[in-house]
Amino acid sequence: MDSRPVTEQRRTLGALLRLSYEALQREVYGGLAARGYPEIRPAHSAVFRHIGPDGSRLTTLAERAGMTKQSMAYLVDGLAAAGHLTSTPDPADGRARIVRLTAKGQGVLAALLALSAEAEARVAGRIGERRAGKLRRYLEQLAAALEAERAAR
Amino acid sequence: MDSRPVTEQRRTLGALLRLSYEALQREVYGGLAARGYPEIRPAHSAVFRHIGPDGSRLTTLAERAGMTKQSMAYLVDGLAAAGHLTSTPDPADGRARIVRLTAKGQGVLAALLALSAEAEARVAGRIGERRAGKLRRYLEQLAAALEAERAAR
DNA sequence: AATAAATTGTCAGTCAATATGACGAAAAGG
DNA sequence: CCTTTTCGTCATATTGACTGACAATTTATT
Repeated sequence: MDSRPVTEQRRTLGALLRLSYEALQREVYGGLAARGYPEIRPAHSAVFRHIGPDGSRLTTLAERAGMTKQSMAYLVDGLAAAGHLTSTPDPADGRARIVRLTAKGQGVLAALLALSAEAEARVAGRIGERRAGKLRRYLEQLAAALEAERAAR
Repeated sequence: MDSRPVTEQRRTLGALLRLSYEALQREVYGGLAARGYPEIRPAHSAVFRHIGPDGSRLTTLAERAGMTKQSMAYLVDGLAAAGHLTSTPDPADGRARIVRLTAKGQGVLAALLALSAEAEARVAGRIGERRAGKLRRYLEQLAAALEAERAAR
């Protein structure tokens, strides 16, 4: 009935990146749910990716994640309520609090890294070890170039 | 002060895909704004990517985009209000309406495709023509494998 | 030391982009 | 005809982001 869309022939690079990204994401967060962490959502990775081993300030987390402190506070609140983080006053600065992973939170971080590695291995299974390795390398180079551009500005 | 995050050493493939995707997205939608379409947001691409040359039904669009018809209606309403789409009753089906691109909307679609091509060319400029070509090819193969898996299920 | 400026986190409110559930109107299948 | 399905809409909720304003506190400047 409905004619096919005009954009059928050749997908944009952006569309391909999005497709792959979303597939990996589904695998990782599905796996996390299967391992007993159904409450962890993709947005939470902004916290896990940026928190330091001895804890970090909210402001630091927000800066690293490239978002406002209010948005980061929203994510931290959720994770703290679920027992993945604690937020304690900084003894050296009366304004600040230090956000730390609990043992549970460290479990999530470990699972997150393991599942990401598994997902990457499945990519290798799909297109071949060699190509998957190159895919990663090219993306790393692209990321480095993008970061260099940003730094130069 | 704040120690570096644990995840510094090696980025996950997902993180690399996200980084690249978001960079391309910024380029494309920034370019769209610069060309006089600041109201077009990334979510709208779900409409432009899936609409047929002779128009499509809301339900068809939602199906193709993999979202609910309510969500698609939200996007279509916004684009229609901005003059990029029209929604006319289907003469052959009293329940349905047919969503069509206006001339303005076709301009957006053309700009979207052109800007995506430009963004891909800039990727080639960053990591080299040859690598960019391979990057695309591997992503296409990955996408094909993912779609085959989905179809097999 | 006193004051001015900057930083930290929170409160309040908004918006974008998804989702569910319920439903009337219309079409399709018997 | 009647029943079932499909199409789009209404109402409502959730998630994840944003801006602006602010009190408490620390840091910098006179």
